[in-house]
Amino acid sequence: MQRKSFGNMQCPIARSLERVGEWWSMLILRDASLGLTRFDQFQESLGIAPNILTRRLKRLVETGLLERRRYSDKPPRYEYVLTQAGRDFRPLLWAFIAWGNKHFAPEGPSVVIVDSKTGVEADPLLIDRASGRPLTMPDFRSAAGPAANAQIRQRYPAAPRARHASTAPNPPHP
Amino acid sequence: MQRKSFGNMQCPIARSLERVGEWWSMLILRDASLGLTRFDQFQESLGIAPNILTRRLKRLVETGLLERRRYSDKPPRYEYVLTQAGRDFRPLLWAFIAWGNKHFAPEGPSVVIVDSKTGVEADPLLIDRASGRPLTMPDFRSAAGPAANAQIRQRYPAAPRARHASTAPNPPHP
DNA sequence: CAGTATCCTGTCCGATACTG
DNA sequence: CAGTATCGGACAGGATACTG
Repeated sequence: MQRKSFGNMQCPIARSLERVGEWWSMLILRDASLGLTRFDQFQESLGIAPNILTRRLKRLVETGLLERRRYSDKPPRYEYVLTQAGRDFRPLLWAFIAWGNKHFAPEGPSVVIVDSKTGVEADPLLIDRASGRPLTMPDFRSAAGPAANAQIRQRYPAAPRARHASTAPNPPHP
Repeated sequence: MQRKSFGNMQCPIARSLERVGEWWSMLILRDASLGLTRFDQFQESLGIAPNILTRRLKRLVETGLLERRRYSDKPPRYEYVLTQAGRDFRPLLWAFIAWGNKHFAPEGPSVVIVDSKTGVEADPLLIDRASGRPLTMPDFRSAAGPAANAQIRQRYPAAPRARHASTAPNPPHP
């Protein structure tokens, strides 16, 4: 479905899928997050055909998730490193791990997130940074944002007028 | 790539992709999270061809993310509602929204997560439930879990022996 | 080592027509 | 309303051979 704009391309989920929607893309990002940078490293880790790997890497570079960097001159050699956007994708990978472990790993988890120092297993949870509350329904919901077009607005009810929460720093006194 | 086991299918990310890897699947889950349940609702919201919608719904039911439920008898009618696994996918959708907003919405967010009561915009953040610390590198990392096979173990360094953290409740006294 | 070039298969998807 | 049936196009992905 890649090219032909997908449903409503203003949807941030659809836009994200535009970048990482192909099967291998997320697995390449996973490996890049593990520190792999070179063509043959990806190829061996993934067991992917070289032409396909070329295509996926090219796309990930185009969409700004990887950067192609020359690391040798004598024979020109390139490596692929995560951009900021690519690094920011890691929490999503971890959320996938948590979700997969919870529902599709009857034999127990084969990959876990751990504290680097203590080795204690972490339990990923999505919260609101400001209030620290877990992002669960019905406490939170999605809503049309400021840049929403008509189609989005129809799908998502608008956010209620934001009375700023008690956490708001220094509300201007009227 | 759907059927032919993808790379290493013990990887929880690959397993997750097995369920929601097709383009429409996540968008269907998005709509289901917004409360849509019926065939024509999905069709209108997504602008998807009916035969494709049939395929995706069938798959999502097979993989346990949606449940097909009869809601009328006289003409037999079915609706599609999220299972627990499907509901648990919502945080991932929200993480996608946050990621997409941050990197691919130069004109500002068209969809946001808000506090249902106050309308205050939330800022999704993945943390460790027990310690409350943000799941970021290098504080945390992924590691091979107890059920890991050789291939996984090779990709992910094993977790260090877990000296149980200070948060551990009532360590058994030796 | 880091790809490119070809050829091929599968299937995702769109469009359209039809049905109980 | 909730799909099924059929056709065709695009491309992802696999396999393999080849190159600087």
